[in-house]
Amino acid sequence: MGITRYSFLLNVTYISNPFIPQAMKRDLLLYLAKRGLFEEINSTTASVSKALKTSQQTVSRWLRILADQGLIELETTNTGFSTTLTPKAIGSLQDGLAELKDILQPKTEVKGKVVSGVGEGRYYVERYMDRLEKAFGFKPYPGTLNLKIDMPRLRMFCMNERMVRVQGFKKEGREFGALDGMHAQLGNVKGAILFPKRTSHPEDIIEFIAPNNLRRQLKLKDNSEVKLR
Amino acid sequence: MGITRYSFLLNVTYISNPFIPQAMKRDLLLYLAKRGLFEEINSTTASVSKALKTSQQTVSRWLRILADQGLIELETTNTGFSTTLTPKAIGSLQDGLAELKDILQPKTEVKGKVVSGVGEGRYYVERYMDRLEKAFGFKPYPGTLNLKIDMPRLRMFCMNERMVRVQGFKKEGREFGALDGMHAQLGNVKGAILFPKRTSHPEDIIEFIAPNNLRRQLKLKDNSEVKLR
DNA sequence: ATTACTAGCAAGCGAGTAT
DNA sequence: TATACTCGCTTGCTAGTAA
Repeated sequence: MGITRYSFLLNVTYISNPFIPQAMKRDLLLYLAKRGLFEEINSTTASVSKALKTSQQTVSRWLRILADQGLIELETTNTGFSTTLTPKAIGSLQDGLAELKDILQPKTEVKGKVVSGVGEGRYYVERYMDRLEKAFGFKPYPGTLNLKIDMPRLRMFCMNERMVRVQGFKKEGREFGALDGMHAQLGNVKGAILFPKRTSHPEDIIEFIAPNNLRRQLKLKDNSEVKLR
Repeated sequence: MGITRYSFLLNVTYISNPFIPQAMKRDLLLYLAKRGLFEEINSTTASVSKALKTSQQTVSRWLRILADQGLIELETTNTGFSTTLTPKAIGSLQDGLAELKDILQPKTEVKGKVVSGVGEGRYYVERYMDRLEKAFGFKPYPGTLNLKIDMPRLRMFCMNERMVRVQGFKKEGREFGALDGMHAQLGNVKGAILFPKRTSHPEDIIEFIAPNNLRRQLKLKDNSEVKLR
């Protein structure tokens, strides 16, 4: 699942399921992992129970369960306990990480369709021009390409890219609000997506800016399909 | 924690705790997230219960609990249910991801101390020379720098780097075993760590190879402290 | 001090079934 | 068919306390 393991170092042979069986014990495992993935952890059931907001007895029981499941090596003395995570536990955490990564950071390609704007794109790009150039590193063609986008996928896309903020300003006696955008590539053309604060568009339409006139350069018409990266 | 959120897109205002409260429900949340982070999920409690190996009634109860906690929007009909994750749920998953990343992929710097080898490094580097050059992209100085390493941190380091395998071979009437290694930098010198299959070293000593004689180049003596990256 | 057993109690599960 | 309520039973918790 994208995570390489070095079995000769970790001595991992087989890892059963992505998350550890009974779920509350998982919190204890995470707590221990935080204290030291490969190191010996010395503590007491009382202090752990405080951290995990449960009872001393429960921590004691959980520790023994984790040990029974082969997730930790456990030694208890009359001054506390001492434990280390086993390769199985580390593998289990890695699987959990891989699973979450898989869910949260997938495919960064978004399909869109060219639509007609109401023509105000040009006006705004001209007003924001200097600031856009500074923010995105290119002088945008004065006009925007309006794209109808599959919103769920755009959200995914956004989660993996850095947002760029363009501060608002006053000019010609009126206020221009802040706007957020992010670098993106339409086909092979590097440009940026803009998310104006207030917009007259329906929610699933975004504006794309680029150094050149994209409709001409890429021979785009309304309903042309494009891919954002 | 390293994950940027775009509140204007996700409408996240405050996210309470990294993992969702009662832990078994977490499995359901993950299941739903896999089916679609931002999309509407249509299913039935019976089919989900099969996937999660629990009862139909339990899935029904869990769904209502997740909805009560504001983690999902839930609508039930007499043909099944329909749900979407809320920003709070996505934030919760992101926190979980960040937490695991934090635990499993931290600091990739390892301190080590120069120690004396038994002198066999030169012999082996000379025998493996061509293969090492092919594997790592540089012609190693015929000799190894032996480093005493903090093993837990080395394991961490290994988890984030790609392992390179050098196949074994026969030469001069004897067998030379396969060995694993990985690219690493000692100070500013690019080289590689070697993990021979069988070694006469204690477990916390590794061998470092580089294009030049490091002891001379970096004026290293026994007990000199070095940093691996 | 500790860990951890016992026992009584609370929470959670799921078969039956209402809606 | 669905969802979801009831209720008997199991699982798991924690106070008391032994070791």
